[in-house]
Formats: sequence, C-alpha cells, structure tokens
Amino acid sequence: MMELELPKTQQDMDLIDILWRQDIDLGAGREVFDYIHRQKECELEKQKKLEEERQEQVQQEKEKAWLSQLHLDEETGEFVPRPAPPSKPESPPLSSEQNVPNAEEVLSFDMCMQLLAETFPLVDEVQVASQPPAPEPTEDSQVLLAPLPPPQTQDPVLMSPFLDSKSEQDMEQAWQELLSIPELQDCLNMQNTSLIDMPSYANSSKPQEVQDANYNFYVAEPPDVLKRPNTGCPAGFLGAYDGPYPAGLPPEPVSQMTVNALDLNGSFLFYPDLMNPKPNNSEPLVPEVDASLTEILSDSPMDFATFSMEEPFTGKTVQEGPDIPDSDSGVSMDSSPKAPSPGNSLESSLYKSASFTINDSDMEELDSNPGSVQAEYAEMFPVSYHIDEYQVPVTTSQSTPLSTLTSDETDSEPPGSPGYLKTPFTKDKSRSRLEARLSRDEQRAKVLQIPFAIEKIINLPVEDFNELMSKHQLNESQLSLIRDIRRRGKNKVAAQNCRKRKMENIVGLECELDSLKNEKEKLLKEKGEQHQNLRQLKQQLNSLYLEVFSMLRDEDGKPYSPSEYSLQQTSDGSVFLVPRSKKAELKKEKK
DNA sequence: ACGAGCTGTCATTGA
DNA sequence: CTTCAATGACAGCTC
Repeated sequence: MMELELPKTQQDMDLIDILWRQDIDLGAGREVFDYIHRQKECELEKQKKLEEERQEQVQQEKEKAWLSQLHLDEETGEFVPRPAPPSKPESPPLSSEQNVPNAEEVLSFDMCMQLLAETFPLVDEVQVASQPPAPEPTEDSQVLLAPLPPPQTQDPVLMSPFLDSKSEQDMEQAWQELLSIPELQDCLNMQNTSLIDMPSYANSSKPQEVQDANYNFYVAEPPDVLKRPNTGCPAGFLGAYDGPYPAGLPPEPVSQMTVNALDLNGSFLFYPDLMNPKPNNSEPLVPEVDASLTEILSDSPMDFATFSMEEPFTGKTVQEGPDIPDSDSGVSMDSSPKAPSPGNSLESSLYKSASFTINDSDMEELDSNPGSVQAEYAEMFPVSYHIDEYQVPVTTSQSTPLSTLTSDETDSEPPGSPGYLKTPFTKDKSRSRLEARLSRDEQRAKVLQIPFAIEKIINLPVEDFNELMSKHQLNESQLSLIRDIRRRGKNKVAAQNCRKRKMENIVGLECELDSLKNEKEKLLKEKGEQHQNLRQLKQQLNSLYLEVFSMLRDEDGKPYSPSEYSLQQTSDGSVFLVPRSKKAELKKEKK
C-alpha cells in the first residue's frame, strides 16, 4: 500500500485532478469537490506525514528483513524460500520442525545439538534438516506459534513433496521425542521468542492473537495453497493465474482475506521482481511474507486489498503476466469470472483503450469506439496493460487459450445468481458484457489508482467502508469514483436480485397457475363423478320408490295409481300415502 | 434492418 | 438526513 502512495507524484495528482474535473458524469457533486478542495491543503499535509511514517516503517522492516535474509541469499542464492537445510537464520517464523536444524546451528543451542546428536543418528538429523515441513503436533505449534506461519508461507509448493505420510510419521515421532526433552523445549522456546522479534514481527505491539491467527490460518490452509497453483481452482478464477493474488475471490470478505494472504505467500515464489519496487518486497522471501502478513493482519483488511490493487500499477508486478490481482475479482456478487468471448474483441479492447482522462462520458465513447484511445492508454500503462491479463482470472490455473476459456468458463459457471439458471440466455454474451461493464469501473479505478479492490468498495459494510475511506488519503476524484463504484456495484447486484426475484415470481406464478389448473380439472372431474353418483342414487331411489309403491294395496286389494297418489316422508321418518291433490295442499300448508 | 433478450445504469421511492 | 434495497425505465449490446 505504501507503493501506492509513492508513485503519486505531483504530476500524477495533477492528472487525477484534471481527470476529475473532466469527469462530469462521475457525479461527484461540485460542492463535494469544492469542500474537499478547501481541505486539500490539510489533507496533503496529512498525507505527507503518513507517507513519511510509512516510509520509516518500511525502511525499518526492510533493514531487519535484510539482516535476517542475508544468510538465506548466501546459501540458496535465490529468493525462493526453501526449507533449506541447516542454515536458515531468518527461519524465525519457521515451523518447529524447521527449527530443529536451526537449533543445531545456533550457538546458544549447544545443548540442543548435543541432545539431537544423542537422540538421532546423523542420518536422521540430515533427514530432519532436509524435511522442514514435517508435520508437527498441534501442541508443539502452540508452543512455537510465531515460527509456524513463515515456514509454510515460505514455499508450500516446494514443501509439499516432503509431506509423504511416512516422513510425516517419522518426523512426528522424532518431534515428540525431541519435545519430551525439557532442555530442548527451553531452547526452542528461547529461539522462538527471539525469532518473534525478527523483522517481520517488527510491530511488537501486535497481539499474540494475531500470530495465533496466522498460525491457524497457515495450518488450515496449506493444502489449498498447494493445490491452487497446479489444479483448477474450484473458486473459479481463483487459481486462474499461477500468480498469487486471487483478488477475484467470491464475495466473502473475511475468508477472502485469508485466501488472499495465502496466495500472497505463495506468490513470492513467482515474483522475485516484485521485491525490487516495493520496500516490503525488497525483503527476502520470508520476511517479506511476514511483513505483508502482519500488515494484513494488523491493519484493516484494506491493507491487503491495497496491496493487491497496487499490483497493476507497479510496472514490474504487471509484468508478472497473470497479474489479475484486482481483476474484476468480481465486482458483482456473482463471482463468476467473465471471460470475453472471442466475438467480444470490441469490448475487450476497451481495457486497452482507456485514457487517463476517463470519465463516464468517455467510457461511453469507449464503449462505442474502443480503439480510439488505445494508443494513449498504452502510453499510460506501457508495461503490459492488456485486457488479456484481466481475462486470465477467468481461466483456471491452467493457461488455456482465451477462446477455450470463454466457452468453458461460461459453461461451468453461471453468471449471476441461481435464478438465472431458469432463464435461458447466452452466458458467453452476458459474461463478456458483464466483464466489459466491470472493466469500466475497474479501468477508472486503475486510472485513479484506487488503492483497494472494487469488490471491497462494493461489498464492505458502511462502517467498514467509511473506515477504509478514512484510512486512505484520497482526493476528490478518487472519493467520488469510489462512491460511484459502490453505488453502481450495489445497484447492479440489486438489479440482478430484482430480476432474479422477478423471474422467480414469474416461475412461481406459472407453477401456481399450473397447480390451479390441475386443481380445477380435478374438481371438475370430481364434480362429474358426484353428478354421476347422484344420478345413480336418484335412479335407485326411483326404482325403490316404484317398487314400494307397487306393493301398496287399497281396501279392495287394488294397487294405487302413481298418478293419483304418492309417498311422502315426514320429518319424523314416518311415511304416508298421500293423494296428489292433497300433496299440493300439504306443500301449500308447509309454505 | 429489426426485434428479442440480457445487462448495466440511473432515478425514484419507501423503509 | 443518510443509507440502502427495490424497482421501473432506459440504453447498449448481441444474436
């Protein structure tokens, strides 16, 4: 995040101001601008102070990191954090397993060495030394909290090969034996505490909980980290880039942070260059990771976001190819990556065609005339600011051709909420469109060097969002853009939800209509049946009536005429033979 | 060229 | 008063 501030030269600031002034559509109220403008001087002063403080802190960390890392460089000759053999002075953060070899080297650990020598044959020692990532009991890890994170951070990928079950068991046994020795425990604890003070933990004020968090986080996550680089990431474009920054994580702020941090850890493997431009990065592997981690954990979540966002702006990071860090990370709720379909070259070109003076109206023009500003934008981001890099996240870890990506991705991941599944539409199209849309805000964010991920801007709760805003020194144009991005992003999601609901309502109503139709048919059918039954009953009754009537005889033994008499039943159940004429009278009487 | 469908955005409204 | 969600309306894009 510091790097962000650094590149902001007065020239940049002027550009940004100009940009903002031109950005009429951004909607930043003039009054807002004026008001802020009045406070501009104060802000600038604050900004300068903050930058100074940050620089100092960075330098301190840098120095410490270098001190701790020098050894590593000498031995390995490369930045890749290898659970290298014995000599790992910076292994402070190393896991307890890794501490073993270290303990042997530290002079103050003579006793430990002796104990080790006694406990394990030379071969075993070598083994232990060569297998740093051996599994360690949880209890141990608690004892050696601080050291843990870094080890895994160092290089999960490299360490993975050592994690075979057998070596694990051996190591576990060895460790249990080792730890059962009080002296060794003391030594390790000593080392551990001393290591905690290492550069990465320069921020001594950091509560132990943070370290615990680190620890848990590392212990829990490694498997994923190991998988990510090689296998397609289930999270969609998470693993899209071998690169580290899975900015495009699903809408889960907290978990996202975790994953990001992890990926960050893994990232240094691929980003040796990164160390140069950034103070933190300049530090050797482990310390760098620690520093970033501590930053992330200690500061607001935005720190990380800032970090990831910065990538695109720091020329070297961009070079890393799969930078996709901030990438759309899915501004929208649907974390589904949007890969521009082959046919969307137009839209994709938009990414390249942003000019520094982008505003809404400009973006509109860009949409229609993508290529117009391309050259200009290329100047602004000469390194390699290509849309392709944005598309990368869409892909899985494996570098698939764009064309394949688009089709595959679209098939695998439905755009937007589940409700859309019901609505038939071309996903490629929608996705590419969405990406293009995303690119607009993203482009603006890039141009204005917004120091955090768009998804954060959109998804953070108001409180967190305000806190984030207050933590960063942002000019008027940046603030207005951020607000617009937040508004648009939320509204977009709201629109998606609204349409989803609408579709669900339609579907629900259709279902209800169907069920009602079915019920109607059923009732009609039942009615017909009842009608039929009633008719049968009437027939039966009629036949019974005639049968009974035919059995009646008068005084002369003659049958009564049905036309002259009829049978009537009273309410009490008694039956009378009533003459037809009287029957009418009876009815009248009843009435 | 036209229309349908999808999506993003804006403006408005109500909580 | 601010924030936010919901929604209608509109525009742009693709097919």
